[in-house]
Amino acid sequence: MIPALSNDRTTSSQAILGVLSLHPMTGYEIRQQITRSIGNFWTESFGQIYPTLKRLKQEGLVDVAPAKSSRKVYTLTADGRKHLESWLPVMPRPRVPRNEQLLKLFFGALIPSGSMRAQVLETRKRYAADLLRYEKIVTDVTRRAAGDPNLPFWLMTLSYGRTEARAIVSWCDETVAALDELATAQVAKTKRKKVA
Amino acid sequence: MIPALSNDRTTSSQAILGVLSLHPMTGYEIRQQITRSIGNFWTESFGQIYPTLKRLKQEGLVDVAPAKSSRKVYTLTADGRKHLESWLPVMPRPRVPRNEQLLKLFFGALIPSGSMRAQVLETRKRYAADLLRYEKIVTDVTRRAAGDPNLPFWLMTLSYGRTEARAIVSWCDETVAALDELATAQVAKTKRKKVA
DNA sequence: TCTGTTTATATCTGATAGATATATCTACCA
DNA sequence: TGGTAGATATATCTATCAGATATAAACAGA
Repeated sequence: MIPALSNDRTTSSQAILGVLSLHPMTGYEIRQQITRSIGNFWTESFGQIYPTLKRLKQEGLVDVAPAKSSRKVYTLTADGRKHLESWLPVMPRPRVPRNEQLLKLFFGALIPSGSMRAQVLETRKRYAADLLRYEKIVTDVTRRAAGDPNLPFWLMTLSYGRTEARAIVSWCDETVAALDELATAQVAKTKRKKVA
Repeated sequence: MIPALSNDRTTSSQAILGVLSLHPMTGYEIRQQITRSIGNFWTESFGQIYPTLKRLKQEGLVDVAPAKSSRKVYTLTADGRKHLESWLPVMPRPRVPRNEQLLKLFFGALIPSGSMRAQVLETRKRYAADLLRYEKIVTDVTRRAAGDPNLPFWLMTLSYGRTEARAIVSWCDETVAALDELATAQVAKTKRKKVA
């Protein structure tokens, strides 16, 4: 048996080490930080954060310091940083994300085209709003984090969000048009039948 | 307590009912069908399929007929079809998919920019290949499913894949350029320091 | 002092991905 | 005829994960 590269920790633990690389935090703050900074492409729940912190402590990748009342502040250790740095360059294996919208659309012939149309329009609305939100974050973060070596990388992830949102908005427009065309074609067919 | 809309079955079960709407199948064939037809935006493992089929049988949404040897062929019942049709029009709630590539890029300042560059190039390669694959599927399925009322919907999901893949490819190009610029800027800085 | 909100830690359940165990069937070759 | 590799098929196990919930301290305002 060839031993695996021992890079077999959960991605949850890597995300936690990542935000701790910014500065020490409590578990609660880690959750907040993740939601605020990488919440557009990552999520962690308390159900993952607290058990993972316990494990990371055992492995010596983080340190804990009790603070006021029951607060526990977690700090990245040198080992933790080393671990994080060895994980970052590894190409992540591709995963197929589940897209419930597409799943429904795939079976769209089973229901009247109007309700699929409404769904796609709702999706368009959502991504159009995301697009505006991203633009705003770009100006905000560029000002607030000016000079920060992280800034260029944060802007790259924001650019991903904008590019993807723009693409989905244009797909929605195209799809609504296709659904409309389908509906009129069906009406025409019914009419021909009636005439005949 | 307001009773929920009782649309609380797992999305796995909906996906299974969906493929069974095409024609009766065994659990093994359901897996194959899902991989082949909706595998670009959905996955199901045997660990979900077999227990779910058992539950769907209990609920009367599918029927089972023993076939040759140990094969069990599952059929969608009228109730099952009705259930599927009531689920399709419901707008899915948005979920944040985990994107490990972006997670790594977000913390990219911790490592030499070269390894992030390699990763982004690898991603580009993958989506460029996907794009070609989708084009091929479009021509294939248009021929094979000509006249099928499902065809327009299948083409819409394929169009999503193509639009997204094109967007990601162009983001990769932009990001590689940004990483290169960052690298040369850093070299220039180091040189200035040396001179001083 | 009461009351609602925020902060904070922790756990539970059900859903899911991925791996594995087991057996049968089938096509092909020796 | 026998053997075997690969495909077919059912089933289960573990670790992970999302989302909800339990609990309580700190705090701000009425």
